[in-house]
Amino acid sequence: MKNTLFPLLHSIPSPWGQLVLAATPEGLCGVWFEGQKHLPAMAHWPTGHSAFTTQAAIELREFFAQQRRSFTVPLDLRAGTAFQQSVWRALLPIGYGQHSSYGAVAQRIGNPAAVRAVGAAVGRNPISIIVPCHRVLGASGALTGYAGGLERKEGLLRLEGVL
Amino acid sequence: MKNTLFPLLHSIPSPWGQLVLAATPEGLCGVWFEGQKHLPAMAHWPTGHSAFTTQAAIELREFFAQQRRSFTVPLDLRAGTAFQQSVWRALLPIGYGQHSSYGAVAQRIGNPAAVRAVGAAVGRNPISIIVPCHRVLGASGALTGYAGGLERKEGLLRLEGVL
DNA sequence: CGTCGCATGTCCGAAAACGGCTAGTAAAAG
DNA sequence: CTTTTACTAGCCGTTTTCGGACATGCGACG
Repeated sequence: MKNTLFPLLHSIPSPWGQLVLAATPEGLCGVWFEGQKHLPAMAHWPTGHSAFTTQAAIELREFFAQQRRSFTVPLDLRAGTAFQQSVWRALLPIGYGQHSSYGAVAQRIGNPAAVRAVGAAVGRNPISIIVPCHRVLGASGALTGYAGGLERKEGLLRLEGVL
Repeated sequence: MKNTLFPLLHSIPSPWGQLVLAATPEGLCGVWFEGQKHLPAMAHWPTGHSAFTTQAAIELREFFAQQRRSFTVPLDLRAGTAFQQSVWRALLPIGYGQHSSYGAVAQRIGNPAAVRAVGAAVGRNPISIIVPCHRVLGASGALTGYAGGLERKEGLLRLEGVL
């Protein structure tokens, strides 16, 4: 445990506005779009670099340049309830250019009735892009929602060639 | 579970049962009696030493041996609301062998009507003994309550020669 | 086809309950 | 008469509780 009780913050550009990266000593714990919904209260969090924010910054830059299709930076998903964590982990296997549905995710976590709860949990995903919540669509294929705004969701899917 | 890292835990003996010490990188953040009220959920907190837990352990040992009357270990009171912090800080000036009342503390923090709220805040003091919440009595001098149990409050006051 | 009802976990706001109190009054001791 | 004790009504921040609202999808109806 280092000099921080709070995660470290670091900001980088993206094709859709600034991204804020956050890391604990365990791994990357946050990637948020500027002004998105459900931002945590980061007012007093320190800013700085760490191996994890640096690695994430590099991988994201490559991703935006279409020179990377998967991420290897270690993640720290300890924030969130057990249910939320199970949902977030269930998103990781959805590969680049693929897409899934809220119902399918609910099935995968063994709680097929909790479709709506899955929607709520996906919406609270703390690690945008790297935990690919943008690859989850409605059962009909509609872009139902995105904490960062539907334009960004559409942009990400277009980048991956889904649309 | 929040986006914060956890304090370090370390346990030491006292004349009234084990004490659990907790420290952040900023300072000592907790001293709790085993089994007292309002214990935080420490289940997943790591155990270990730090400069602050070590210093606190030494100073407390001396205190119990009547060879110390004030503490110098740095404190981290960031837990708690603004109101609670103001109350806890208002307890620090109450010296060894002295005592005060809930009403007096309310006066001192500039909120003379918030007597009962002060009582609640004092009861939530996270740093027993070092933040001397045991030196606060009712206006009539009665030992109104103590999160660690009235026996311990009485013991501490007796140790200091108040009773 | 539209609409409706329902299942599920979490967050958020509002409202109520709960204290580590006190000062004031009223009844009971001495 | 004083001196206790008992009870009451306000006081105020925090905690608890409760009711909706959600990044959905399926089946039952008209």
